[in-house]
Amino acid sequence: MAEFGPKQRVGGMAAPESEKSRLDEAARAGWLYFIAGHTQDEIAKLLQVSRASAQRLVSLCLAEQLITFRLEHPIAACMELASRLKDLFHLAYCEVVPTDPAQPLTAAGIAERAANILESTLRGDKPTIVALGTGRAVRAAVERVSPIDCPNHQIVSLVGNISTDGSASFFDTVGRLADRTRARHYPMPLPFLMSSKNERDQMLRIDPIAKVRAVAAKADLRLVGIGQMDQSAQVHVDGFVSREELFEMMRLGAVGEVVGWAFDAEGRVIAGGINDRLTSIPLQVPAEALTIGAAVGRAKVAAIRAALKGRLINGLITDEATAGAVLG
Amino acid sequence: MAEFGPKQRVGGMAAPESEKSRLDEAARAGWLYFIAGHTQDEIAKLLQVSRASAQRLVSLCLAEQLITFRLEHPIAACMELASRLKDLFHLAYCEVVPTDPAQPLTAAGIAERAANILESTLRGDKPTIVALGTGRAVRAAVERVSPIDCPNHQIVSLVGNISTDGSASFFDTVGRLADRTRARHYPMPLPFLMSSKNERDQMLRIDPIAKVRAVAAKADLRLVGIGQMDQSAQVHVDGFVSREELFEMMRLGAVGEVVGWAFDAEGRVIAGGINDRLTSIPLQVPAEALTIGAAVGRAKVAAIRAALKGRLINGLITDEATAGAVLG
DNA sequence: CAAATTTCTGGGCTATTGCTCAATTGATGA
DNA sequence: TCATCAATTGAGCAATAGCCCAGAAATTTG
Repeated sequence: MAEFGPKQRVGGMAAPESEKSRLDEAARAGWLYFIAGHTQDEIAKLLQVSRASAQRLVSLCLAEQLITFRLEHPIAACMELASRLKDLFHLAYCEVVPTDPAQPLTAAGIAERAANILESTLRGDKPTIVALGTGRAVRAAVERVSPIDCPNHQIVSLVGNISTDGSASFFDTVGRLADRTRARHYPMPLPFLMSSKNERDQMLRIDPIAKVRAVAAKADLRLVGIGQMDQSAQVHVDGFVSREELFEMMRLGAVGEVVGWAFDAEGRVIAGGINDRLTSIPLQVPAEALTIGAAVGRAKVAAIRAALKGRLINGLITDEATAGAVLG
Repeated sequence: MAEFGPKQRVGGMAAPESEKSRLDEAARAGWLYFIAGHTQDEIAKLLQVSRASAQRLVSLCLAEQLITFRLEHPIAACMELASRLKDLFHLAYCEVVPTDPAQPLTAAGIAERAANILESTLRGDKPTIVALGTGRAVRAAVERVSPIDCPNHQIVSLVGNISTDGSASFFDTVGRLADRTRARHYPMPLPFLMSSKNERDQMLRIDPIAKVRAVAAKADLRLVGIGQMDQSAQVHVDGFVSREELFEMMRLGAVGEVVGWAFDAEGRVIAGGINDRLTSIPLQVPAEALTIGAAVGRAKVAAIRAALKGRLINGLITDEATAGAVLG
């Protein structure tokens, strides 16, 4: 677009000036609209232009960032973090709740949110399959779901809930949720880990198990916890994984786990180690059904970041402090 | 409204909590609306409430000042000042233009605005009587009115425009404006001051003069300058008022003048002095027809403030620096 | 524990806003 | 000077927001 000097100069002189007075008017209009609270009609009369032009000026004021909004509330930071996480990791869902300064590790806030999602999903008319994973937050969420009658939905476990000692009760989140909702439910009557890959593979071929797995694979909503793989890993603390097994996974690069599947810092599910003997439903990579991870705490930051990177989850519920750490 | 302790306590426990979560939601809604740019419908879905409730939350966010608007533009300060002046002095009209840092005393900005008002008034269909006073700003405004054909309107002078030496041209703003608009016009063929009260009163009884005065008294819009009454008073500089007369008025408390009528710091028109010999159209106190004063400059602050206090004008055009000084 | 009162919710209506399109205006170049 | 082009304008319409009212839920009172 080569142009003559004079032309450019004229443009250069004229445009900024008209531009400037236009921005002045836009600022005026914006002030009258947002601060004085006038309607665009009134502004049009005050500025002696048509209403359409007044609307354009208000738009311009916004587009040129002449006016900015400032939200004086703790929630604002949470919304901001959620928005950034959503953009950065292409999440379908993201919620950041304020961190309780008194108990920074409490799952109460995120459990509340997760319970909210569960409830609204279960209240829907459309028959839905809800799959539940491991994690304190998931258990707490289930406890907070208020009893509703929704027999059209199905609830299925993503993870074997027979502990090494055979007790199932504490980890039977599926059962707890089904109690409250009277939905059809499919617990996973399997140990978390089998003793060998072969044994695992055999187990999974058993018909009732295969059926549960088929239901789980079709789940519309997966709600899972995200565990870190360090010495205080929940899977170890709860006795599902021995110290040696844990160390082995850490050697293989594991930083976190979702329903038992250990993954490295890039979010790649690790081949080998206990993953070979795990009975949990496989992860979709990248996640297709809405798969919401719920986790808080400094210790889980690396695990959360990896799970997001690897697209093991496409939804996240966390708190402000954790979200900030994941991003920062 | 004496109430039982327990009641209050219960209320005291419940209200703040629900209040808090309600404000949280309001903040969320406000964020989504103003910052993320969602519609209220979308917000309703996101927050799992009806659209009506979403609207309430957004309103609440505004009402509770959770969100504030900030206009990053020099105009913002002007709008703010204008708004405060308007409220404080019950003005029907107020405009504050940015101060040109290069020429803080230039009347260009306010003349532009005043010209704007004149033009839009004269462009109107309704037959209107426009009365013009003294002052640089008024003259400059007239010069900036673009030629339009509006024979339905009338233009009248508020002040005698025969100078002591008999020349009228420079101060004949009425004639200049009439040239550009072809409106009927009524100059005031009188000296600014007569030599005595008696002579003035006789003069005003002359039929053609009385007729002009009758038209002027019915003016729909009065555009006047505001002069300070100090040693550099325009009425003195222009030779209408002698040094002695000026000092006399200052002794009587004069701080300013509008179309020659000197008034004190409270905006009361002074009885006696040159006011007795003035041929100008009397001021309406308080102003009823739209009476717009146009003035800028540090020196005029006291005069402007007084004119506003005394309701000698109900409209004001000034610049940012002057407006700030008037308020401060 | 039931009745009364207050507060809150969502439907539906109206005002306001955002946007598209045709027409006009003003600028540019032959 | 006139034709051409881009920018801007205002009318009209569809989407959005604001608000009132009846009904529901929660809370308080007797």
